Amino acid sequence: MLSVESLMSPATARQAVASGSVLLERGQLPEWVTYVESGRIDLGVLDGKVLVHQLGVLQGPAWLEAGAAVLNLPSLVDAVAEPDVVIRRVPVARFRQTLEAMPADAMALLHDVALAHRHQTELAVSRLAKDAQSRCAEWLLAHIEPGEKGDVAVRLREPKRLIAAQLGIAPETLSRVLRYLRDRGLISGSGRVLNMLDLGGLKSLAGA
Amino acid sequence: MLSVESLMSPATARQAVASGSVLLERGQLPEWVTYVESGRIDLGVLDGKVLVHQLGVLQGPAWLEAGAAVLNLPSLVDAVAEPDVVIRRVPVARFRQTLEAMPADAMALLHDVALAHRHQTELAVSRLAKDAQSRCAEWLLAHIEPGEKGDVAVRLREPKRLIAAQLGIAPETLSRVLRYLRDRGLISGSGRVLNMLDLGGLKSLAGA
DNA sequence: ACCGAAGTTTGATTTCGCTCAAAGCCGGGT
DNA sequence: ACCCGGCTTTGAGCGAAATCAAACTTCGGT
Repeated sequence: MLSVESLMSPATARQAVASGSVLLERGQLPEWVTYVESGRIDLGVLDGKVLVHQLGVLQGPAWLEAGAAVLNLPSLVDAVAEPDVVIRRVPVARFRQTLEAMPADAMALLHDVALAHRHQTELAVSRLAKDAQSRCAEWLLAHIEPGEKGDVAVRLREPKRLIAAQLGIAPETLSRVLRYLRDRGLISGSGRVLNMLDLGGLKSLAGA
Repeated sequence: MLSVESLMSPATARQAVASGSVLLERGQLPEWVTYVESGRIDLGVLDGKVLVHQLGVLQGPAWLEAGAAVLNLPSLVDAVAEPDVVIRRVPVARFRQTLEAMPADAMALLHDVALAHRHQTELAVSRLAKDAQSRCAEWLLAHIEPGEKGDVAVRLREPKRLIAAQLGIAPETLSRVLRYLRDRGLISGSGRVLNMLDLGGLKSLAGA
């Protein structure tokens, strides 16, 4: 669902960007469209150099605000790089030309944008309909991995800070919810790997 | 930015739908893609027949959840018709065939979806960064019409209920905010037409 | 092993907007 | 004219989560 490789001349240089780099600014009509090859980008509202409101996290590989480029409108969000990000940039003119010329690319991008829209809707809906606990439980259930020896585990591959951002809650809230779940005996483990002790309980929490 | 006319055989029948009709259900993989020719559709989470959480309002003409159709995934929201809605339906198979066959349509739809995404992002951002008052002030400023005799007015073309839904707040909250603005002398008029008395004041409120 | 920076936990407090409930208002239909 | 249903206003109270602040842990680097 990413492809769109032909949008870049094969030679388009990869560039590593420093952690904290601002890749996109609100209200700014960009001259480049950014493709995030790997790494994570924080999306939100920047005040000075600090993210005062976090809207979400973009996980590469993915286009950064391709929708704005398609519409030729300024971005609505600021974008800040996490550590270890590699990007490629395409001039907007070429980007749009290519879309016109290559229907397959347009379709691929249509998928991308639709998917981004879907993710956002997913967050908005669950935010309206469920409280933080339900959503955390839901997230845990969605991230279960084939445990080693029959144990049902979730491995945290990102800082909790970012997980909280994905869930649309403050890091403190995530911390509290996890403690709550631990206190009830629904999960265990205090490190990067959590054990799911009571799937039924989690499911009923998530469902509410 | 709507077009996509060729997606429907010219003969595709228009149909009026009754107020309150459920046009789309969460989790359901639809067989038809719905084009809303005119009227408004409430999007949100339905419990039985009542909207318990409102996500937004779709104003025709527009495609209803075209993104889900493109991705061939179930809708994430329920959709309920307001009074006086006229729709047309296209079988998903034809919808997707046409997109593949007609690049121009794919581009048009890309615009539509990008724009829908943008609207949602706009709401999410302003919701994160501003309180209800700021957003109402902002909304008023964005809906100023050329007043009759020099007076700066906003004409409410929808029930306040729907305006509140657009702003992502409860109707009661909108009511309170308007009273607050009236009390401060920023606006006047208690009917369907509001007069903006202090644009500067509104702007500074909106900016905060 | 030590140091510092970042990440995390915990507690105390605040707040914004929602919910629930009741009353008023307006408009359309008979 | 009247009545009824939907919309709107207003009030009271509540609650989920954010914010602020401070202690604690973890980890990478020197």
